[in-house]
Amino acid sequence: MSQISLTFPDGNARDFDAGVTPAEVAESISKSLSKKAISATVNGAHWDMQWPITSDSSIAINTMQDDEPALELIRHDLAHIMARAVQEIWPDVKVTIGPVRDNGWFYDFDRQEPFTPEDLGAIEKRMKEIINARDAVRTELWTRDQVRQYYTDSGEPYKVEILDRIPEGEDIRMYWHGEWMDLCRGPHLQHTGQVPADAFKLMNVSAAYFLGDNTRPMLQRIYGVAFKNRDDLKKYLTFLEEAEKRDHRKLGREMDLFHMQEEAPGQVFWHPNGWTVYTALQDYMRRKQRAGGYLEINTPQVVDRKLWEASGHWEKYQHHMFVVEVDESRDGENDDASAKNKDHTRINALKPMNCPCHVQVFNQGLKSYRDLPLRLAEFGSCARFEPSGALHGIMRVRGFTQDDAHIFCTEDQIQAECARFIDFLANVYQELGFPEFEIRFATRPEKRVGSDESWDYVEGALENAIKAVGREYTLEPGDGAFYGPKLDFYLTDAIGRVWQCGTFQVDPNLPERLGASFIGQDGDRHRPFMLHRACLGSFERFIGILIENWEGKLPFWLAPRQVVVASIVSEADDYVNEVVAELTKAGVRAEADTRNEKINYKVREHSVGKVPVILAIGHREVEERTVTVRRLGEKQTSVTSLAEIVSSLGKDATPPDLL
RNA sequence: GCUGCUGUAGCUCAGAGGUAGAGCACUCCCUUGGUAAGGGAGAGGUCGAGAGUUCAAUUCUCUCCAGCAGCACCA
Repeated sequence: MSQISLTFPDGNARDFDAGVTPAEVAESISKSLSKKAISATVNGAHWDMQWPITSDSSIAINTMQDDEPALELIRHDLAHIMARAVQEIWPDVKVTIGPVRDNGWFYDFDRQEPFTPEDLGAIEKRMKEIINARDAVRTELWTRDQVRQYYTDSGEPYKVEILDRIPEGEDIRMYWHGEWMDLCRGPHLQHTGQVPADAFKLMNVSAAYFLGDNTRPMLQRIYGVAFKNRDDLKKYLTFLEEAEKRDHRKLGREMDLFHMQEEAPGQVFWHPNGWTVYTALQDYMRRKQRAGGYLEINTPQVVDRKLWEASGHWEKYQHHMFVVEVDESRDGENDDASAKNKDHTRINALKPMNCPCHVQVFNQGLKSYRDLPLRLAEFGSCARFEPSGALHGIMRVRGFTQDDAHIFCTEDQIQAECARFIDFLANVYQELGFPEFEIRFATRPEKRVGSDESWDYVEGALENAIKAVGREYTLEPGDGAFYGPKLDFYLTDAIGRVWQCGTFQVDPNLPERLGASFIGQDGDRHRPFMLHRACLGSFERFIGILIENWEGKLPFWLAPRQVVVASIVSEADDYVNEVVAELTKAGVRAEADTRNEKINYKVREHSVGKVPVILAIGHREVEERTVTVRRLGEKQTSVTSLAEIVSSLGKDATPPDLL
């Protein structure tokens, strides 16, 4: 038998018989290592302890100390153990796939009856039994026919289909423990007992299409989470609770920011508090954009279908538009608005986006190259008929307002405009409390228009722009639009969740379709490029993110109710009103609370309402013309003179761009 | 849109085939109290909408609407 040389992480090499398995290698090193080992890394590939190594290789034996392989294996093995448990309890359930995901795994089953929470408990119990049985995990390469026979005999049509999707020439491997087999490329642990029995939890069951395809049957997906130990699991469950506490729908109600109701699904009724946040944010963005060289415009809501046909949106997206049919022959007096005189009906759509309207503004008058780059911004209210199942609080809605802008420019201005936008966005995110964000660069897709040379140029311009402002990006090859590449901006919130908000997209297509042009230096007409860009995305969604990020405790300048001045005794009422008046004069949103309630009660109520500052006024303060300051989240209070607090809160109330 | 679940007072939720209950919030009264709920009284509901079964439906059945979780979708 031929010999191969295996090189260990410490640089030492040893010879073994070809076909040696990591299990044998580990055994040759020490008994304890072979017991602890969970997998190997062979030439950088994650390698099962049972797989033979046939050529000279580098090798590292992994144990539970190695986070990445450990978590991968724990979760993947749990997927198998769960599927086995399910089939042991309900033998007629059909299995499909069960990949590792985020903090755990899921497995999709086909079963007539829905799984109940009690079922999950039973499955979990059976899983623990399987783990405690310490069943050896075995694997073998099978032929395609063997596997097909096996799954045909056992009545597993989904598995047969999955088998058929494995490309010709690839190894087909079966894994099993106990009586239970699964088609799987591995690797897996050495035995089921290597899975920590107290560090996983079945979370919920929901529906998912087979292979993610909405024309295929709906399956039941059971989600589980798993970690290396019980503490990590606990930490994760605490994180979930934390996220739940921040839910903007809950906080929106508690802080009286907005509500939604049946008659207007997916649309927001902003209350005074919420609208204060909204307008503060919008005023801020308006100033930033003005300073950033944008010209603000406003365009119509109800636009004839003709424009959407011209832009190409009607063809592709009409089912996602709110269509408004109007009988224009109505006399305007005793008409029935729903009556349709087909000969005089005009079909409009509520605008789902602003771009075509912006091109209309650009198209007015003759544009010169001297006008470029022309940056047209709009807080554009859009309506999209989102599928009912997509709606989510104010995060995903049917009526929303984008902080939209379109930059009309020449090809050689793209890079500078892109760099300029990244800086703009970075500054805004910073000021709004999101110092960290990630850029994802989506490049040319398979199906596209335009020459390779122009794609080369435009992609190069974006890449250079990112470099010019000293930032990194991750590449998403093939994810661009059919007409141009784009950048998506993902910010990270206070508990580490990432949200896509900003976008920057290069579009030579729409100017073409809608006939935009400018007169160049050469006196000829040229096509401008159009750069779509948004920083917040939509105000609705961004405010949702702000609420969740700050757990409702918005920065002072954004807080809807900034200060409550609370009386302790009613003799203080006049002075309370005076303090409120002074604060109001200084630009602070202050209100008086002179209700006949104890100070404890008022403090509690306004704390729950996330008011950042409570000023308490009793006899002492009236006498000394001071206030007692209590900041949200602090138990400590401090006494300050009226003049001082007015000036310091006045400063706090100033938006970051005006400091 | 799909699968499952849910819909009872402003909010959070209990309840039962014979037309409803709690806590908080609200209104009024007492209380002027020094930093996260002072006491008392009162008012408040076509039980998501429609249809069916029944002597009787908010309760059971069906349809619709909306919400929640996930999937699919997100120009």
